[in-house]
Amino acid sequence: MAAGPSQDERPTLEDVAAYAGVSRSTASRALNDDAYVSRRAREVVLAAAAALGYSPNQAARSLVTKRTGAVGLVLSEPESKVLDDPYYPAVMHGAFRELAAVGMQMLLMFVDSREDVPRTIRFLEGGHVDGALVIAPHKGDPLPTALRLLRLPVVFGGRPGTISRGIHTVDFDNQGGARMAVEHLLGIGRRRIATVTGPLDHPAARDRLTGWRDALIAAGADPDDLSEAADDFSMESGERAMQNLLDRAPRLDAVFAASDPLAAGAMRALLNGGRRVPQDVAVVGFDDHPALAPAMDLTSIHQDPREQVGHMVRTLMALLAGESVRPGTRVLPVSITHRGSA
Amino acid sequence: MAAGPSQDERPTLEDVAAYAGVSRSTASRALNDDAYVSRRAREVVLAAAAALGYSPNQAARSLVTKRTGAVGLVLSEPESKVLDDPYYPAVMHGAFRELAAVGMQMLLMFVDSREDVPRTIRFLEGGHVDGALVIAPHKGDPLPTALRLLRLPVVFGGRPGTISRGIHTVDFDNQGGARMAVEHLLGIGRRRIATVTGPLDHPAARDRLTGWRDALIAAGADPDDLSEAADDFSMESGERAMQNLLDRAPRLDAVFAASDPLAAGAMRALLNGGRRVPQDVAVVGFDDHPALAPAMDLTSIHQDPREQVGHMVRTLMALLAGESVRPGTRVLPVSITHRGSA
DNA sequence: TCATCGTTTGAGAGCGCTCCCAGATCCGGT
DNA sequence: ACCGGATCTGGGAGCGCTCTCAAACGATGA
Repeated sequence: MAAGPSQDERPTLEDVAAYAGVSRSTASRALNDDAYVSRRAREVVLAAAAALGYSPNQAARSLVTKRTGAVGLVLSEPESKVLDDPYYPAVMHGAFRELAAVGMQMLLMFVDSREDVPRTIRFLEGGHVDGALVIAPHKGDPLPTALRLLRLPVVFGGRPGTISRGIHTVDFDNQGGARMAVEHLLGIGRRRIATVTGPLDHPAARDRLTGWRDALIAAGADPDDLSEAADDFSMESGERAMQNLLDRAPRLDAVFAASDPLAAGAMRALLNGGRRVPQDVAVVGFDDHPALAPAMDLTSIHQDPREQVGHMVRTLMALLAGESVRPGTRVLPVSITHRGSA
Repeated sequence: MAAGPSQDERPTLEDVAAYAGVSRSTASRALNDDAYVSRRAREVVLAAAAALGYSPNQAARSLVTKRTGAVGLVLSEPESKVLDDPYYPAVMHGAFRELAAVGMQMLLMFVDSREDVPRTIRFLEGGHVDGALVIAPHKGDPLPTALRLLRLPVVFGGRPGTISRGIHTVDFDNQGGARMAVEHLLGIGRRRIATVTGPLDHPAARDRLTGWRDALIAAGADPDDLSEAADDFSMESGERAMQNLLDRAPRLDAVFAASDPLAAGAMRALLNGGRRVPQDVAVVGFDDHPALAPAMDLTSIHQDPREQVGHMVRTLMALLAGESVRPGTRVLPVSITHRGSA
């Protein structure tokens, strides 16, 4: 048989070099556009690569560069949340686009429960990825702590529930968003503004609660007895919480809910309790759920996951490039989207 | 310096072998539990690996086995659809779990527009993945055709818009679901049953339309003038389409919408047109959107993306194992979830 | 006791690539 | 005409692993 790649096998760098009439070294340099390659050599190699339909073997390259060209996106939330909350697809899509723009691939990993943690850690330390983007907002989550020991570049999206010092974080201004909601409700003349918070093992839920309270106190109002924590961010929990709130404070005239499904649940409870929205009780949600908020005509606090993930990727790339980035939390602004509910 | 790995470097198979006092070959065999390794050797190697915290270098392994241990999940839809439709997170999550169960990683790729196709193809043929799971439901999508030429094992989720012969597909019974919806509406006494279809370059939308028409004809009803195609699956399009329908056929008493956001839009148009749901007009949606359907109290056709993706992964694994699987479409059953709207 | 066969082991090649090094070539300055 | 430095090129080692091959090692049957 003649030399050269058989029709079934992919051409190697060696084949390209032979076709171009240069050495493997020169071919490699031309393809990776290193310095010190003559114009002519570069052209002939590129032409050869195109003619042969060459694409480099990533495994061989990784083996010597000790870089995989891939980043892990780790989502540590129970399945139900990941499936229901449109924040996650937005993050996945945004991360993919940002990573693709810098030529990196995205390995997606879900951590649904504590049982998944060891496997995830083992995988992450197995050298399959160069770094990781992590969303792990629950207080008890062992993942962030385990990650610290890994000397793998990691950037968190949203404050992790567990640790907070010495890590890189990109978060939204949850407190500011809650304040914004309350101030809007005050602005339309509401005075007895209740809140349905998310589960308080969730830093974001805590922050939203704090923002609500601060804004009320700043306005000289009394937050006592006007807050109720839901078990999770779901509609059912929102309905239950709102019912409790109505029992306790039947004269409330506005509700700030820490998520849009919670707001939807609250609206249902209000309707069942004979209140009209927004005439009797105004409602503001959080997250501006792209399907739910318009459908329910819900005023909601808007945040842009795309922007968050952009910062996360840039920070991670800086880390990978060996730049010394000072750890800390970057806080992103949020806005309010006005609709009919408030 | 002494021999052995420095504290900063990851131990190699060589290190494990030395620690265990066997050859690299034996260590490899023990770790991959090949045949012909003595009990003793296996134990001592495993202990050494544990002691050293060894994890194999995937790049080196790939280089020789010519397997990456990764599968690509390719989602070819415009960004807005991917972000809004909870089908996608369900697919991603399900695919991840199924793949993790067989020890494979998942590389996620979004194809938002035709411009992304060449890059995606180049990546897929670059040997980064062993196979691909592809969702590409649009008629004009060049991706499925390009994929054919790639001699890469591929399984489609939902009939691709472009090609259909000689490929592996796992689809839902869209026709059956539509029939189910219509039969339910007939069962509760409705006679003038309209439909808001999705964009008709979408095989699923066509199938749902066909199912609706067949069921009406089977019941002796006349589908003429009672169908209106929306531009996409969004709420706004649903509202517009419903308005047109109301203008044309003001006496309709039920609507089958090809998606839940379409149904939500239709409900809004109905309310604006002075119709009560379900008293005057009953509404059935499709997909059983986990946030939207309960919030809108919408009866909807339920499908289980998890089941679909399970079949897709199993088919792909069979392909990778070299089993000769006969190409064709596997059709999965759907069900109806009853709520207040019908 | 010796040939025989199945089991177990280590040596060594080689996957496709990058990168270090040394040699070749070309340029301007003296 | 000659030298020093920049520019360019090829040879070759080696990344960490798997897999083939042949040798070594029992145990077994004649």
